[in-house]
Amino acid sequence: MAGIRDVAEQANVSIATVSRVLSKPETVAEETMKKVMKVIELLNYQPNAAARQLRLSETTTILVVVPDITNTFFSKVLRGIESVAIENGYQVLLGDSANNAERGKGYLNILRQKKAAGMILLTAGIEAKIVEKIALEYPVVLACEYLEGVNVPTVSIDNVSSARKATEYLIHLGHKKIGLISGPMNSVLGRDRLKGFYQAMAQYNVKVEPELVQEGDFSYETGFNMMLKLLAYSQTPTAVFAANDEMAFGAINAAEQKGLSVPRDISIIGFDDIQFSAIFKPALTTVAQPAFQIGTKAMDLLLRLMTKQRFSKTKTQYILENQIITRDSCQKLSTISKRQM
Amino acid sequence: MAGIRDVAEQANVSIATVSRVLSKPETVAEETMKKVMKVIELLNYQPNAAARQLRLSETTTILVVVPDITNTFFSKVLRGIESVAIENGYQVLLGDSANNAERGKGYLNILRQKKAAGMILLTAGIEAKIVEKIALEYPVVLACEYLEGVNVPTVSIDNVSSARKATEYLIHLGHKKIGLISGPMNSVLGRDRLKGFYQAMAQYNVKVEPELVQEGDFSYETGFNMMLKLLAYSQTPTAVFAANDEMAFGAINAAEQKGLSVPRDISIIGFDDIQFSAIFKPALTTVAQPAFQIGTKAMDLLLRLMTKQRFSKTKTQYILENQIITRDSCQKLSTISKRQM
DNA sequence: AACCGAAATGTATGCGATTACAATGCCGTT
DNA sequence: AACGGCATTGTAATCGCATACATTTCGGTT
Repeated sequence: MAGIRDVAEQANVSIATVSRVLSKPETVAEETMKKVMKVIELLNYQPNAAARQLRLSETTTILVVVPDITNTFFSKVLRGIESVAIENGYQVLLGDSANNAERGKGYLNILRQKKAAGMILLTAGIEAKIVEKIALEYPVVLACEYLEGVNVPTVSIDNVSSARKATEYLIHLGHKKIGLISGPMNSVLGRDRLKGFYQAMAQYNVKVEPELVQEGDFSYETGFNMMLKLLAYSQTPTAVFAANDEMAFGAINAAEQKGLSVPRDISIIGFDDIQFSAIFKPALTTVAQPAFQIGTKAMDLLLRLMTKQRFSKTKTQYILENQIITRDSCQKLSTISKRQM
Repeated sequence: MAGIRDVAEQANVSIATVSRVLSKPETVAEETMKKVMKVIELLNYQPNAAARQLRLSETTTILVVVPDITNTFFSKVLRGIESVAIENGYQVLLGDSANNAERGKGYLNILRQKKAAGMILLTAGIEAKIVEKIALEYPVVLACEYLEGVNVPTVSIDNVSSARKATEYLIHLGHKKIGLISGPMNSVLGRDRLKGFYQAMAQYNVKVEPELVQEGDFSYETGFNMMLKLLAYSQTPTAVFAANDEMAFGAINAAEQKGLSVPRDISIIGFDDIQFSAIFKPALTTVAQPAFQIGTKAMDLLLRLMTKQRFSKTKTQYILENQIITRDSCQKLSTISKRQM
């Protein structure tokens, strides 16, 4: 309620002095300083953000667009983002695109309205072209999803090589009949992990059975259903790579419902290492994404971008390392299972 | 980049007319309207939020302070909030207090700076007195946690009666040796659920063994450890009420590690019904909180508050209904177990 | 004593929008 | 032809703050 004018009056100085006390303390006399500070505290004065922003044409808010805040992977990234944002005096405006592209686009106006100084996209629901255009005008960084051919600063893991690693792991365990429950093909994430799967299979000369590759949408339900599908084929797999953990849970529960034991009868590996993966039984072997670090790194990048005048000129791609977390859902191909081949 | 002035020039009208096209279309001639609209689209013009806010002294941003965005319960509430916020043209500024009271207080300045028009608190990390004071000046609603004696609009479930229901459920199944893994005693949530537990036990004349009541902190780890503690006593419980689902998972895993089978040897009931409760094995019997609705209701309340001039004058408490979701982690006290008594 | 320069403070402008009020133009009516 | 009134548009003030520039003050130098 109290404005700078009130403070000025009560302290018997001009508003300029009050302003200086807050932003350039070294230019005001010590005595005046004290006097003004006292009044500021007394009135609980906080400079009006809108006025300040209008005058300086800069805001300390950034926008983060998330596909699904309910997913712990994203919320961890978000936490990473927020943690360095706060440290640097920024607030984060949340945009849950709810996997809805239209709604995602709407958030772009936030930038145009100057309600946010920059944006971090955790979603790829927005078309590459649009993102690229926006990135020319405003500081934008992509996290989690790498958009091919888009010249926008990105921090992510290498989904292709990670998926390759996961598949290799299964191959090294002796599996030959390996199934894949992929992510949706309209997402880069889904396609990249598929690609990695094929690469590994090709590299080790393991034949890919087309029926053993099923497309899911990253949800528990599709994991469950696709696993049922896989098990319906005559040549059932001895191992399955699920493109994220939630689908892996679905797959495991489906297998057990069909009377199979994981990992004795069938090995299953996931992707993400969400919080629940260690709690689940069997504890899920999975590829761990460094979610929190993705967040902090992304925010670091954005901060750097925001202090420059030209954005996305420098091609910056940060690829974070990830690793396989070995737990209980995979094991060497047993002789018994081998018989089934 | 483009301002109202640019639009005005290109369209050959005054800035007042441009402004009117956007806010009072009925007062401008149809022809002018079209002309201006064309330029607006051409330039991709969006009114500067700061300028608008300064002039009108109203913003379409609200602040939500969450104790832990990583917890799916809170993120669901948040989603509920965001969903009705967006519908009404509001954006949500996220504050993750990370269970840190100091950081929580910092968010109050956001209100003073007029960066947000109102606030929803999902956390109770801030002292009741401070909350009450803030609520006098700004629209504030409390969600999830009911602060006793605080005259601030609140939407929540009745934690006491819900905990009573959960305990009753165990009693009706024939259990007599019932353990409790409570939430932290410095939170209302924790205390209320404890209270409900005692009420039910008293009502049915079941004796509460003091060693069978252990305090956790809502984390998986404490659930696990406290369960180990419970099982270390000579009189082990045949049923345990864990004050939230994560602790219930810990409790189940601890019990199984000790060679017990859930629910055959011991029944366990949780609280919250988070996403994984249905996926976990055994599927968790739990008290479901209508998280999404808590969010939508809270935002509804806040919207109403924001359009009024006096806040928290009317004592509004919304208590949402919750219900026990019966799944596989509880069963009737078997004769075998009874022998142990 | 006169003057200079540095330090401290004040005055006044503008950021980009909204809107009260003024001005303009056009119409029909007398 | 003059005028009143309505519809439309323009002019200018304003929101709260930051800051360039002007002004004042004061100590030191000659």
